[in-house]
Formats: sequence, C-alpha cells, structure tokens
Amino acid sequence: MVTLLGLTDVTASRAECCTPLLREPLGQQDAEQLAVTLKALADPARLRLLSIVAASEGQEACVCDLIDPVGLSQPTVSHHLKVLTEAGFLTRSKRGTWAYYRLRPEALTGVADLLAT
Amino acid sequence: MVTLLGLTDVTASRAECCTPLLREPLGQQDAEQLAVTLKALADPARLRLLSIVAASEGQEACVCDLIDPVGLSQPTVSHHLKVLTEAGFLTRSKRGTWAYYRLRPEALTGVADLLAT
DNA sequence: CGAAGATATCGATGAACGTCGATGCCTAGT
DNA sequence: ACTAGGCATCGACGTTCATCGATATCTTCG
Repeated sequence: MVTLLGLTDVTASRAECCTPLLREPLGQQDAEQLAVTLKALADPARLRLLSIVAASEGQEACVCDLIDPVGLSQPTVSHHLKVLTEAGFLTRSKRGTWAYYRLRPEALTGVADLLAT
Repeated sequence: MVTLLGLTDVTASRAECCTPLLREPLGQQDAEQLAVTLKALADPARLRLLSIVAASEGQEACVCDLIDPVGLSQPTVSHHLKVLTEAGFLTRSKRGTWAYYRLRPEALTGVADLLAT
C-alpha cells in the first residue's frame, strides 16, 4: 500500500504524480494517484498534525509532543502520522526511545503546483 | 450541509477558510473547514471532472458531455458535480434543458496558496 | 535481567462515502 | 396536453475510513 515506490529517495521536487490537472483531462491512473495524495491531506487531524510539525523547531516533532495538542489517542495519532509519511508529507527518524517526524515542504509545494498549474 | 455560507457570493479571492497551514498550528475549526474542501478534491472521478471542465471551451461543460468521459452513471456524475459546486470549485447555470458547470479557478489557486503558504 | 516508557500493530466498531437503479422535475417540441 | 429527454433527488448497498482498547515491540535505566 506504499504509494511512493519506484524512484529512490531522490524524489526531490514534485512529490507525487502526474499531469498538471488544468491543462488536459487527467487520465484514470493520474487521477487516482493525485486522489490518494489529497486524501492523505483531507482530514482535520492530519492537517493539524502537519501544521504543528511545521511550526515546530526544525519543522520536526516527536509523537509524544503531538498527542495532547490534537486530543486523540496515541494509536490514532500514530496511524495518522503513518498515512502522512506514506503520502510523502513527513519523514520518520527514530532517535532513542522517541520517533521524530519531520516535514517535507517540497511535498506540499508539489501538490500546490499541481492544483494551481 | 452547505459549506460556504455566511459571506455572499463575493468570495472573490481565497476560496474557503482559514489560516495558512504552515505558519501556526491550525485550530480545530479551521482544520475541519480545510478538510472539507480538500475532501471534495480527493476523489479520482471529481478530479477528472474538474480537469475536463477546465480543458473545455470557456472552462465550461454540460453534464451530458461529462458522463461518457468519466464512465460513470448519470446520477453519480450529478452527485460529484454537486459536491464540487458546494465546495466552490464549480458554478452551475442552467440554460434550456442543459446544466452547464463552469470552473472557478480562484478556488483552486486559493487552496494551492493555503498549502504552499 | 527486569521494569518502565514510547511507539507501532492488531482487531473491532460505527460513521462516512461512492455508486447505482428507480423515480421525480422541468423544459422543449409535437 | 402529451411525449421525450436532460438532470437532480431518493433509497439502498458495499466499501472505505477514523477511532479506540488491547497488545506487541523496542529502548533505556536500575
């Protein structure tokens, strides 16, 4: 169920798929790809998590600092972070007992570019 | 269930909500608003409909021209167009027997701005 | 090694969603 | 007035998803 396979981690610029959306009609595959990416963003909890991480020092935060602000259970927060990571919006790095999630701004600007063309 | 109430139709520039997403943590209400808007986009059929309308003359198309390209039933297409319209991405105008849907580009650029800040 | 804490995974549950066929409404033409 | 066609609404069905409690995994500390 990993969405971003194939290309190694050199997914530098445009994070996900596809064609610009406003130029020519999207093919079925491109549409599904972009929909998966947008679906990862289309949730209040995930948007809040993303914004909290973005506003943190180094655009990075550990799970323990995210649970209270969003007011959800630890498993639920962990689940949302996984979804965001698989969609390419966050990266995970474990240091000691804690798991730190860092923002990938290119992913957000990539989606924005696709929408605005 | 209409999402854009309050403000009249002078929703000129930023189409939907809220705060820029990357600056400070999103409040619960802002997050829900933005999620509703993104959820309207996060569907393959709706993305294809949007791109077809966008690529049409005058960025406008009638329902009858949209059914075959997306390969869905007429009620389903009608449903998706309603969702997109309520989210502010399309406007509807009935002329004669046909219903024409026109793109609102500002809505897309508005969302893009919120994501890219 | 054993205990404690942080995080991920699992299984279950209730709600939301995409899809369709059937039907209703409205407009245009006969 | 009746018919035909375009579109919206309704009701139903199956799937997806957000959420949680329980549990497993791993790391650090005593």
